[in-house]
Amino acid sequence: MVFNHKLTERGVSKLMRGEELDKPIFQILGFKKIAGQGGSDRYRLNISDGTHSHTFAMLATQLNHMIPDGQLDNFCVIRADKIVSNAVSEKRVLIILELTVLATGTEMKVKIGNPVQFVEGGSASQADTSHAGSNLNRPFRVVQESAGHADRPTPNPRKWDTGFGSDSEAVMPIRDINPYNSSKIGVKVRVTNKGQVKTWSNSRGEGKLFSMDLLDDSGEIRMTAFNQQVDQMYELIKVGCVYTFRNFSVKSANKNFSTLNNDYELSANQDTQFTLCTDAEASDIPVVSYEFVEIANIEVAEKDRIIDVIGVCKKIGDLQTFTARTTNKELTKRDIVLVDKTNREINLTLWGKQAEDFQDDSNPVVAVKGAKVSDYNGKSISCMMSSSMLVNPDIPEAHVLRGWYDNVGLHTESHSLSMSRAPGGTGTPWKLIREANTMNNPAAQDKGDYYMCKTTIVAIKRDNAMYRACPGEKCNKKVIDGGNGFFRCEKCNKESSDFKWRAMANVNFADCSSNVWATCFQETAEIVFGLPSETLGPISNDDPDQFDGIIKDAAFKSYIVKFRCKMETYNSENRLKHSVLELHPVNYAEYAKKLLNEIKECAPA
DNA sequence: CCCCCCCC
Repeated sequence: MVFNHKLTERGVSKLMRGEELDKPIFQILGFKKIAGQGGSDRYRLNISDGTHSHTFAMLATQLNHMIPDGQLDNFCVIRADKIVSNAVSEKRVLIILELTVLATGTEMKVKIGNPVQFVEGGSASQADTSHAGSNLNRPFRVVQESAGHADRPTPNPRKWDTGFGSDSEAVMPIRDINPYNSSKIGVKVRVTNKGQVKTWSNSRGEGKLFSMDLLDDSGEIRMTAFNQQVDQMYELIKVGCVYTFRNFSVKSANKNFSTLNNDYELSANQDTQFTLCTDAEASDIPVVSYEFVEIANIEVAEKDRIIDVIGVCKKIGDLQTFTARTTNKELTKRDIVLVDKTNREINLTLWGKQAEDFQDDSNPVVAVKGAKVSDYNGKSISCMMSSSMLVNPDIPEAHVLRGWYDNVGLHTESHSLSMSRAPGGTGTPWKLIREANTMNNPAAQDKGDYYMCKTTIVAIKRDNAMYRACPGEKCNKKVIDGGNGFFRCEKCNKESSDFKWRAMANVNFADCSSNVWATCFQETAEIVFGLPSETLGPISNDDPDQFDGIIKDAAFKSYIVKFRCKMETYNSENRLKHSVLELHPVNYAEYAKKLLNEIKECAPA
């Protein structure tokens, strides 16, 4: 169909300047319903004169019916028979009181000309920010599917929400983001995860950054902000809220490090704008997207795969702190055991603050997005910095699991993928000393064999059990007594009149199969002796009889011990060396339960 | 522009 209505030339700019026009003709490029007080909704129109478009026109309420009636639709051409124009707090508002439809949108089918958004004395972005906080800042939607335009070509049902045709209002689905199309179009997304602010320093410079995960119903993508943008954004961005982001950079994601399913990632820059959406505006953005892997299927998941898991937390392990051997960093972790309807359990390791904070022993449902599969001792999973965990999330899977566990799972034996026979499910296998202490124990040759054992102390070497150590914060090296009141640490290359007492006891442990000499360092030795090193040290030095008494008292006590057994070469001779990593008093109820389970496994069905 | 994601 050929168009035969001429739009009023420069009508938009004339009206914006306050000029009066007699029955101007415009094309409507979209409208938005604005919730008014007391149920009196208003419609805001995007009108075009073919050169400019603007969203300042309101439909008088008595004409509202024309929209649901279908008389006013997208691309229709109208004659505004009666209009009033007002300047309201520096913004011009046009109200259309009477109009005549000259051509329906169905007849028109297309936009006339190539109108650009009219901007009053400034850039589009200025116009944007000046609206902040008002309804005018809301994204616009082309009334498309709802207005009966089935005949109009809609190449993609996920078509960008180009609103009134104004680029400054447009958002696109995450799935469509790529480096070539994303300079102007924004995204409307929920922040599902926000990382800590991290600092870096390397040969290329230093700075700080944080990353967040963004989600809409088409996909997910990571955005990272650096330096100045960290200061501008970090506090304002709240996890769970929906924002529109505009003017960001798009680059390829490094697949080695990205855990989200997207080939690209976003960087905030100095032009980046973000606006918090209202609850109503946010309602079409999903809260979180999971692709849960059933626990039974983790058994065949390859190491290092990133997966989403949901399960009932059946057990909570103790909080553990240790120093990472490679980085010397002090780490805190907690293992918890998850179970799901497959009757399989798996150990999940939480780190840092998340480990400290997790104390819910009411068997909550735990959903983890982005956990990493480990193949240590069977299979286990571990949270990473980029993982997000929700406890008792309000999602259907969680409710289903809750019902299953309370009615079935609670009373059902489940099988662990993590070889968890240790109390607290730490994943370390139980062994007899004889099993571990053999010269052809392959694990001991390699990276060391770790095992749990209930043992009894049968002897402790009294000599060199206590030593004077370097007083340095991180240094525990034995100091050399200069005989002059000064003690020298060769590691720190320092002399000091000061030292600290530390324990390094050689202890003989026995179980039903064998016995073995193992070294107890500071913390475990203090448990063995039952006294702190600063008390033991002077006693060992000044009062041998009292120290002998302490040793006697320490013998013939039983503990649950975690050993490391490792092949070492000493004087070109191989020997198995045992160290004590943990030493716990025996919890007999727990231990009896473990034995009972072992008996059950041996018994014929 | 980061890229570390840990331990046993």
